[in-house]
Amino acid sequence: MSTTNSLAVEDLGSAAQRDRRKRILDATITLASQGGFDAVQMRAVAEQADVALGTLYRYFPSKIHLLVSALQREFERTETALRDRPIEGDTTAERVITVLKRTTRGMQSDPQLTEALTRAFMFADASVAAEIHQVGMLLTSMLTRVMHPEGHTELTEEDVAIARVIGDVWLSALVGWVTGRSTAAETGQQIEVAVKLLLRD
Amino acid sequence: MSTTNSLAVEDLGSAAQRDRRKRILDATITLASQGGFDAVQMRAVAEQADVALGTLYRYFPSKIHLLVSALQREFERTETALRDRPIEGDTTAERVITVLKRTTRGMQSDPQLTEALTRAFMFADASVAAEIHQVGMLLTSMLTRVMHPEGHTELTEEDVAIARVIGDVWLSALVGWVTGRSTAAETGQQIEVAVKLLLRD
DNA sequence: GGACAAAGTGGAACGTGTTCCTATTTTAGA
DNA sequence: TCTAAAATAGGAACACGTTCCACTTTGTCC
Repeated sequence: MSTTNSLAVEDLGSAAQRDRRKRILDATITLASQGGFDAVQMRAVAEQADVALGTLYRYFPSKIHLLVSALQREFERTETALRDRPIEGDTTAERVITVLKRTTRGMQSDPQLTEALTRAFMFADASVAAEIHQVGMLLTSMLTRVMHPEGHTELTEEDVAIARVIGDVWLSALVGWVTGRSTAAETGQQIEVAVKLLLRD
Repeated sequence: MSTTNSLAVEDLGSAAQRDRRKRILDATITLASQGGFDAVQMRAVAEQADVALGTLYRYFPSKIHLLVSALQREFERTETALRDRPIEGDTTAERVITVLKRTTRGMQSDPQLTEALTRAFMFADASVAAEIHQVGMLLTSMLTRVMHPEGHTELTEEDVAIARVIGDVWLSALVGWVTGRSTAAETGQQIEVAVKLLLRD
C-alpha cells in the first residue's frame, strides 16, 4: 500500500486512514467509558466517529476486534507511562504488588471502560489471536520488568512462568470484579495473596 | 410452592416442572455439544425441549443463565464421579496435576460443549452470581480435597488460597484453549507449571 | 365440580451485531 | 490530467436474544 512511509513497522495506510482509525478508537473509548460494553454499539461508534457503518466494519471486522484493539492501544499507553516511572519497593513481591494494585486502581477508576474492555478480551476467539497475543506480551514484559528492574539479570523460565500465573490471577480477579462478583478490595487482596505465594524468597 | 416434597433442599416445583427443566438442560447440552456457544439458540433449545420460547425464559431468564445452569449440572456430575475414585499420586502436586489434567482431558473430548460452557461462565454478570458461586465452591472443594485426601487434616487459609490460584490458572488456560489461542498440550503444561510453583514442598 | 390463579403455547415485534448492495468520492498510476 | 481501482457513504436486510401479548391448559382451593 503506502510505499513512502516505510518507517513504521505496521503499515497503517494513509494519513486519512490513520485519522479514521484514531477517530473510531476514540469514539469506542468514549462510549465504553460512558456505558460499558453494551453502550459500544456499532451504529453509535460509526456515527460518533463520523464514519459509515460499512467503513467501521472495514477497519474492525467485529465489535470484539474493535474493543480488543482499543484495549491494546490503552494498554500500550499505560505500559509506556509505567516504563518511565521508577518502581518503588525493596522485594520483588512488594514491587509487583505495588504496580499491579496501582494499575488495577487505575482501571477501577473507569469501571465502565474496564468492563467493556475486559469483557471483550474474555470473549475474543481465535480470529483476534494476534491482538490478544500482543496484549499478553505487554503484560508479561511489564511484570518481568517489575520483577527485575535492573534489566541486566537474565530472565529465567521460572520468572516467565511466575509472571504468567500472576497475569492469570489478575485477569480472573478483574473478571470477578467487572462482572460484579467481587469488590475492589477483594480484587486487590486476591492479587496480593497470589503474588506472596509465588514470590516467597 | 410444593408442600409435599419437603426433602429436597432446593424446591424445584412439581414433577412436570422438574421434567421440563431437565428437558431444557438436556437440549442445551446436546446443542452445545454439536455446535458450541453459537448453536445454543434459544428458539432451537425451546423447540428441542418441546417447550414454548416464553416458557424457556420463565425457567432461565437469559442464555447465559441457561448455559451456566447447564455447566453447574455437568460440574456436579463430574465432581460426584471424581469423589468416588481413589486419588493416585504421592505428593500433593502430583495428585492435583493428575486430577486437573484428567478433568481437562474430559472437557477437551467435547470441545464444543466446553467452549459453550466456558464462554458463558466468563460472560456471566452479577445476575448469575449465585450459580457462578456454586461452581466456584465445587471447584475449590474438589481441589482442596485432592490436596488433602485424608480429610482429617485441617484446611489452612493458605490451602484455600492456593486452590483459588490454581483455579484461576485453570480457568485462564481453559479460556485460551477454548478461544483457540493455545493447544491442549499447552493447556496441560500451563497447569502443571503453576501447580509446581505453588506446591513446592 | 366450579372458579380463580399459575403456567404454558404460539407467535409477533423490537434491538443490535453483521452483511450486502449501489452510488459517490478519493487515491494512485499512466 | 484522465482513468481505473479502492475506499467510503448511506441504508436496507437478516439473524438471534429478548420482550410481550392474547389465548389455552393445568393446578388448587372451596
